Amino acid sequence: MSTAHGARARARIEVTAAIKEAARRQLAAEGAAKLSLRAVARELGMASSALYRYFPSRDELLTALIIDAYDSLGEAAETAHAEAAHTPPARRWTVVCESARTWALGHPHEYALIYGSPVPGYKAPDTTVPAASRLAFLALDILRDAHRRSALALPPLSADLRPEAERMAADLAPDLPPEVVVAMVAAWAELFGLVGFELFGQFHRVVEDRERFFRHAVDRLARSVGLPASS
Amino acid sequence: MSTAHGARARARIEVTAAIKEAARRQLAAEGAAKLSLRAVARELGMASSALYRYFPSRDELLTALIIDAYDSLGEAAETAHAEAAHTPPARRWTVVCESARTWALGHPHEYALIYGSPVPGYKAPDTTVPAASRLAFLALDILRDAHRRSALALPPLSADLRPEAERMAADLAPDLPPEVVVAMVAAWAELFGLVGFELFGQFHRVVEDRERFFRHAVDRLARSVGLPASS
DNA sequence: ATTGTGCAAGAGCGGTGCTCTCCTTTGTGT
DNA sequence: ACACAAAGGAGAGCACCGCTCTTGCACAAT
Repeated sequence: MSTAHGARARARIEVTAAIKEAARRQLAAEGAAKLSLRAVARELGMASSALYRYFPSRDELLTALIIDAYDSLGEAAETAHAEAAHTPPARRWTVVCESARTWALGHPHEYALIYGSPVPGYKAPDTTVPAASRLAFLALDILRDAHRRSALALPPLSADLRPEAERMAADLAPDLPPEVVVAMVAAWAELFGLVGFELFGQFHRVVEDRERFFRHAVDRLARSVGLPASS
Repeated sequence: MSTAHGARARARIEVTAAIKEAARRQLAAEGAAKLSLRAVARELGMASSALYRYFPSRDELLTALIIDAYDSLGEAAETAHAEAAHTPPARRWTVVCESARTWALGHPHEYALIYGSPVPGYKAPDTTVPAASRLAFLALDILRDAHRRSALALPPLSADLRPEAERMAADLAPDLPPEVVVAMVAAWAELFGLVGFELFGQFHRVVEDRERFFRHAVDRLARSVGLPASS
């Protein structure tokens, strides 16, 4: 079907890829707010109106870039994790957190796109959910593994959080105790608080040796999800 | 001298305030990206070019709004803290964290302005630093008080972080042990990770009972800075 | 060979930040 | 009291933006 249409369909795929590529280049250079369809078209030597044959709106193009960014981060983390396979869970936790930070520092605008303030008026479609979840599921995998080896040491949940915690666990990881799932979600958000603060300049004149500070904070985070302190 | 100049100076102050007010209204309604000088001018019934007599650029206007936002958050937190004076530090910690979340939920666009992705090309001037620090210093006050009553229980710092930790302590709170300062800074960033995730939709279909979840996470955070668990 | 369709281009709409020029108002020094 | 300089407002205009609509061309299927 797609191959049957021949050259036409193939050209379409190629142009679509070229647009995304040019857009990603602009994104890295200037940031999402300055991503301009006209500039993309200019770079590709085509009329701005022609882009609308491929992406019905600027927001659709943004969505494509968002999914790519989540996937890029997810892949970086999964690769780092795979390279640390056969190390203890605490070590792998650190590796994954640090790979997230490294990716963010290397792709600041793409990071801002997915974990920064949402573009006003832009509503991320559910298409982005699977890509966005990769990192969280990776973290859950690590905790699952750690839990299999020896139960994670976590304080019991307060009674009023129990229902919500059980709901979350049922959704995300039915095989794990609710307190582990809750701790993981909190740590996940906190991790990106650390990364975001560093990237967005909130540590200006406060934290200088950010690498070491991050390492330390990730260690705290590991303890807060019940993993033993590393190193 | 400013009063000596009389009506002129007073008018300038009033118009400046009116511009900021209109801009803040637009900010709340549409977000920073859609803040338009022309729209502000329209609302005030003046020519867009006239605004440049008061703010040399859109970015300068943004800076003013940023400082206001930091101050608004700082004041909300300080008020909440003052109302909880004479309660134990752990309780006050919770109160301050919750006031930050409440403020953020009530002022989402202003929150995005100060803790979300920075506007590309926009460099926050050092003028914003004092306002931005209010909350951190409030948290330090609480920890200082707790520390005076009985030393906070924190694991020792790893050797390689010591120099940086001591530098941070010397800058921020020379009277507190370095590990307390480091823990506070990390918790500060993590707190806004939690708030940002909730506000920016990252908890969509993950956390439903966000109030209770946040309370729990703040409790974890309190423990991570050496405060006793509350409730 | 003709017909139908996918695609690019151009013009144009209403919007943006910002600048420059012109003109009125206002405050001050003589 | 009056002249003059400074401040502030208005308007036109520049280069840009996202997006739409119409036109014309080149290719594909029949």
